[in-house]
Amino acid sequence: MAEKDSIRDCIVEAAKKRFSHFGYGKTTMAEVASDCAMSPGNLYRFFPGKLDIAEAIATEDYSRHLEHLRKLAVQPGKDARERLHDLLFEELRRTYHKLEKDPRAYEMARVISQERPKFANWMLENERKILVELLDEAERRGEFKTADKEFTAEMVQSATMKFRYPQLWSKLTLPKLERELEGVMNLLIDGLCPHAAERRQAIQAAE
Amino acid sequence: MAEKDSIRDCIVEAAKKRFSHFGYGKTTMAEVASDCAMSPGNLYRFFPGKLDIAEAIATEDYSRHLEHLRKLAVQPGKDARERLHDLLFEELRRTYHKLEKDPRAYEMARVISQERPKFANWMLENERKILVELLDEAERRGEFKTADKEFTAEMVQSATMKFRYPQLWSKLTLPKLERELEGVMNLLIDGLCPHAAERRQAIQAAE
DNA sequence: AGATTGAACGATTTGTTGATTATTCAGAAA
DNA sequence: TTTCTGAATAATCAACAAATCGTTCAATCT
Repeated sequence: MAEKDSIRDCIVEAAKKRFSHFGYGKTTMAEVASDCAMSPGNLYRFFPGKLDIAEAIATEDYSRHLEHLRKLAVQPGKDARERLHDLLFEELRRTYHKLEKDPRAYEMARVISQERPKFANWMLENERKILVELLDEAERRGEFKTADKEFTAEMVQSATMKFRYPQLWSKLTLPKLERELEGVMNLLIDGLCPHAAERRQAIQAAE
Repeated sequence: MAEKDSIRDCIVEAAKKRFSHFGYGKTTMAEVASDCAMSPGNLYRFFPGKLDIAEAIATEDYSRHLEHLRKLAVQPGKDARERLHDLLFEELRRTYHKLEKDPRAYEMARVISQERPKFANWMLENERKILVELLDEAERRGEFKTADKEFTAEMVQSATMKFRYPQLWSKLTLPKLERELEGVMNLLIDGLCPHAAERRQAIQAAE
């Protein structure tokens, strides 16, 4: 079985190289197979299809990212607002960076979420769990107060949806997107209610 | 000049019928021209191109919608929360309805915002103006309090972006979308801050 | 003159063909 | 038996041709 795993790894590694070099579309199964010194047909004993290889790669990469997010969500020295800020900004920056600097990775992400909506959904769920952790901790410290944290996390994701879909960015620069995310976040935290605004002003005056 | 206008109207009417019957793509300029008993070439004395006819139709229709929205935004008997609710829900329902019941109109809207980003932008601006009116009136009554209303309106639009793009709905039903919009709206109004939540509870207890 | 036409032009779309490629599976190799 | 191969298959893609359609404009009409 260890043998099987190492062959699997070989396939993933070869595909990773090819995908990031030539792109998902321009990589053929025959090429990946020959990189691992096997026939194309044999690949299918290890993966159901080409897309599943891409998914394995994406999952691995995304898991690392998720760990990073989790750390941001529970930073000890920062208050809930700052932690939420770090979390949301990190996601925006990652997406923007992939789009700008790594078109191959972006192509892969696009194909996967197109063909496998379940995968995109799984990512959202994972991030929602982290948001719930953040909200839990924030309530414990008396910073935020929400009735249903699972639902609230869903609403935060809904309200920041725009920052996850480059198609909606219409050539906005990263600084502009960041300013906008900052604004939405402040609205989500403080709301439109007067006392929140007063509190915000009091804090700013104190600084 | 009155003559010119009536010819223009004839073109718009003919195109409106054809577009809503067969769709924008399946309607030819020659057909519209023959409906108005003129040659295709003559159309171009009244409109720069096919897309401009569609834009004229969309503008007319959208202006009516905008008037409706404006009324909702300033309803005398309702508080700011209710008026914002009515405004956002009306837009969601209109979009959903177009998508479900009127694929021709949806096709037209899609083509226009694709080919004429300026037009989509103009619509957003108009709705933003209405939002600003709403925020102004709300501040006057001491309901909401925001520093920069233009910016706040932009942020409200940003946070409710998801409900404007059916591509992001992934087969969600209207009731589910409405529940989600309701949640986002509550978050925007009350925020995550504790006093807002307390106030909400106090109000609910009083009812 | 100004208004209108409709043939001509070029861009876009549609349809078709051939090649490429993902996937399968009967059989060979281990 | 289990593991693997590679030719066969079917789906997808690319390239090209044909047709369609938006748009223009020289010629015609009023």
